[in-house]
Amino acid sequence: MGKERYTIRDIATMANVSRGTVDRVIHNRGTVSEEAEKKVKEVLEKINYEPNLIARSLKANKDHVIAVVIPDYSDDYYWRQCAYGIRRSEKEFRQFGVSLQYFQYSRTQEDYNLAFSKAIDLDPDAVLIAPVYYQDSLALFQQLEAKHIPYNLINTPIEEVNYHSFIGQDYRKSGRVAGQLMSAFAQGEKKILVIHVEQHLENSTHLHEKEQGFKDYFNDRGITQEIEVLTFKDARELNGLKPILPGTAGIFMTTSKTYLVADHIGENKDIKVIGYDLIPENVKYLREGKIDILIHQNPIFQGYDGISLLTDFLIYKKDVPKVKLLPLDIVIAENVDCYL
Amino acid sequence: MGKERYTIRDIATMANVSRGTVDRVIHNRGTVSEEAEKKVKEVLEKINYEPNLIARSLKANKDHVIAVVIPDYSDDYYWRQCAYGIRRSEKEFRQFGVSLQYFQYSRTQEDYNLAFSKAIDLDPDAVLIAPVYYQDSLALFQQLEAKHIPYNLINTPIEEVNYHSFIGQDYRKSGRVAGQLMSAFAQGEKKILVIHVEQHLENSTHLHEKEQGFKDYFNDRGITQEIEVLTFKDARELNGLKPILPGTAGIFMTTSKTYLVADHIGENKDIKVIGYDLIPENVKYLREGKIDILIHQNPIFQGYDGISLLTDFLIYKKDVPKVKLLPLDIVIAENVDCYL
DNA sequence: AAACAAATTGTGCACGAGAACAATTAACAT
DNA sequence: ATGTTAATTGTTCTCGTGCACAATTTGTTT
Repeated sequence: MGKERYTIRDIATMANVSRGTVDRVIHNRGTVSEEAEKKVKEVLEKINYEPNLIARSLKANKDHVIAVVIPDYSDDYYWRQCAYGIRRSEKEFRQFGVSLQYFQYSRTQEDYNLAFSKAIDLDPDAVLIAPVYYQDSLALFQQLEAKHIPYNLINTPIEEVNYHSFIGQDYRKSGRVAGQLMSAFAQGEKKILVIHVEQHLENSTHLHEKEQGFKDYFNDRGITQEIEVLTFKDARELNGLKPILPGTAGIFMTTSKTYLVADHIGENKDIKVIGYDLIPENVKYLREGKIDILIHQNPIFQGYDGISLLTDFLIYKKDVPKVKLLPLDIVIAENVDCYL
Repeated sequence: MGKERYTIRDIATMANVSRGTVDRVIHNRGTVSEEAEKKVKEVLEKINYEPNLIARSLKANKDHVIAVVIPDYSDDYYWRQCAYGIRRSEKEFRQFGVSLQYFQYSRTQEDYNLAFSKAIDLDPDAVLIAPVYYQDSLALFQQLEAKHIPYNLINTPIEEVNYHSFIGQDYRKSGRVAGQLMSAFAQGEKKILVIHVEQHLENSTHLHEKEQGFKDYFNDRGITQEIEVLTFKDARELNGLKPILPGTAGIFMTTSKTYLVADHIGENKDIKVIGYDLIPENVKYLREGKIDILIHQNPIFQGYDGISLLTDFLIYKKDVPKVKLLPLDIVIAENVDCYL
C-alpha cells in the first residue's frame, strides 16, 4: 500500500510528462493527448494520489465570508449557546481566512426575510441559516442556489431545498427518549403530563414532534398510562398547574423552561420531571433533585458544526455529510458536568 | 478591530524593515537592533498579527510519525473501537503528512515494555500510549522526555509523568452515574448486585473505581439499600449467579460483559441491568429490553482525540487541553442509534 | 585612513498546487 | 517548402512562512 505521499511533480516524472499535463488530467481542463492522459491516469491509479490540501489552500488563499442568519439571542439561552459554538469555530478558522457576518432576526417574519435578504446581498461564500417561516422564504433559498452559494441549515430541516448540510436534532426521536425514560421512572396508575410553554405554539412544529414521539413510545409498547397535554403561554399561566398535579407521576416538559414546572411542584419529589436543555436554572434544579433528567441538544455543537462543515468544504473541498444529527444526550445530576 | 490578515511582508513594509528582520523579531532568533525591534513590535501590537498556519505548515512540510502503543485488540472490543478512532483520525490527517506506527502489546508486562521500547527506538515525532504497569515503565517515559518527544496518554492517567494530554474517563464518576440511575430505577427493599467479570482483577484499578463511585453515591444520599459485590473470572463462572438472583432489584456490571448477566437473568425483567459499552451483544439486549442502560465511554473518540490533539499540536502548534475527559453518555434503547 | 571583525539587515529559495502564459509540435492550406 | 492555425506540452510565477546565506552597515584596531 502506497504509504508515501506523491506530488504532482512525482507523477509528472513517473508518467514522463510535464507538471502542467498532470494538472490538466487531474482537473480535466485544457487539452491533453489521449496517450498522455492514459499514462497519467495509469500512474494516478497506481499510487492513489491525494493532493496536498495545505498547498492547495495556500494557493487558493481566498478569504471566505460566511453569512450567519440566526435569531436574536439576547434573551434566548439556546441560541446564545449556539452562537457561542459559532464564535468558537470562527475563532478556530479565522487563521484560515474565514470571517463571519451575522444577521440576526427577531420574531417577526418581515425581520427574518429582511435579515436573510441582507445576507444574500452581501454575496457571501457560504451561508449558515436557522430557517423559520420557510414556506415563505423558498424564493430566497432559490436566490442562493442561483448564485451557487452553498448553505447549511441548522435546527430545522427543509427537504424542499437543496442545502449543503443540515445540522440538528431528531425531535420525534427525542420525544421517544423522554418516553422511555418516563415509562421506566414513573410506572404505575398515575397520569403523566406533557407540558408546552411557548408563546406561539402554531409556529413550533418541533414541540409537537416531541410530544408525538413521547406518545408514540407509549403506544408502541402498549402502555395505556394516561397522558394529558397542557399548553401555557408564559410563566404566569403556570399557576394554573396546581390543581392538576395530584395524581401525577411525571411531567415531560417540551421546552427549556423546565425549571418553571419544577418551581411549581415544590418539594414533591414523587413527581418525576424530564425536560430539555442545560440552561443554568435547569442545571441548578437538576443538581438539587427537583428536575430528574434533562435531554441535552448540544446547541454549541450545532453552531460549531454548522460552521466547520462549511469551512471544511470551502477551504479543503472536503466531502462532508449531508445530514448531521446531534446525539440526544441524557443528563442527570451525576453526569451533568461532562456536558457543561 | 483588525479584520484583515497581514503577512510578514505587510509588516515589513509598515515597519520599514526587511522581511528577515520581522521574522527575527517574531521568533526572536538572530540579532536585531533595538530600534528595528521596537518598530516591528509596535506594528505587531497594533495589528494583532496571526501567522498564516497553512503557509507555515506547507513550509514545515514535515512528515510526522506518531507511534501508537496500545493493547492487542484482536479479541477486545473496547480497544478495537479505540483503534478504529485512531485509524479514522489517521485517515483524516494523512493528507497533512501524518503517519502512524502501531506497537501492540499483549497482556504481559514484558510485552508492554518491549512495545514501548520499540516505539521509542523509532524516534517518532510523538507517541500515543495506553499505559499499564506504569510504575515499572517510568524510566521509559523519562526517555521520551529526554528526547523531547511529546506523548499523549489514553485511558489511564499518570500524574507522575509530564504527558502532553490525557484523554480518558473518570471511572469513579461513571460509577456514581450508574449509582444514581440504579437508585432511581431500582428503589425498594431488595438488594443490588455489583458484578465484576475480569481475569485479573488485581490489575484493574478502574473496576474498583467504578464500584467505589457506585457505592459513594448511595452513601452520600444516605441510601442504605444492600449492595453485594461479586467477582467472576469468566463467563462459565456466571452459572453461580442463579441462586443469588432472588430478591435482587438491580445489577451493575462494571465491564462490557454486561450481556453475560442479561443471559443469566432470562425473562425476568424486574431486575434492572446497568452496564458498560456499546458492544454488539449489549446493544442487541438493550434493544430487546434485557439490558436497561449502558454507559458509553466512547472509545472511538478516545482514539480519535488522542491522535488529533497530537496533530493539532504537531502541525499547527495549537494549544490543546492538558486533560480531555470524555462524556459519560447514558444510553437506552431509544437513543442508542445516536451513538453507533 | 585602511583593514578587519562583528553586528545587523536584505534576498533568494523551498514547500506543492494551480493557473496563466510561453513554447513546441502537429495538421493542413497555399 | 512555407505560412498559419490549432492542439498539445512545458515553464514560470504566486500564495506566506521560515530559514540559509549574501550584502551591508557599524565598531574597533593598527
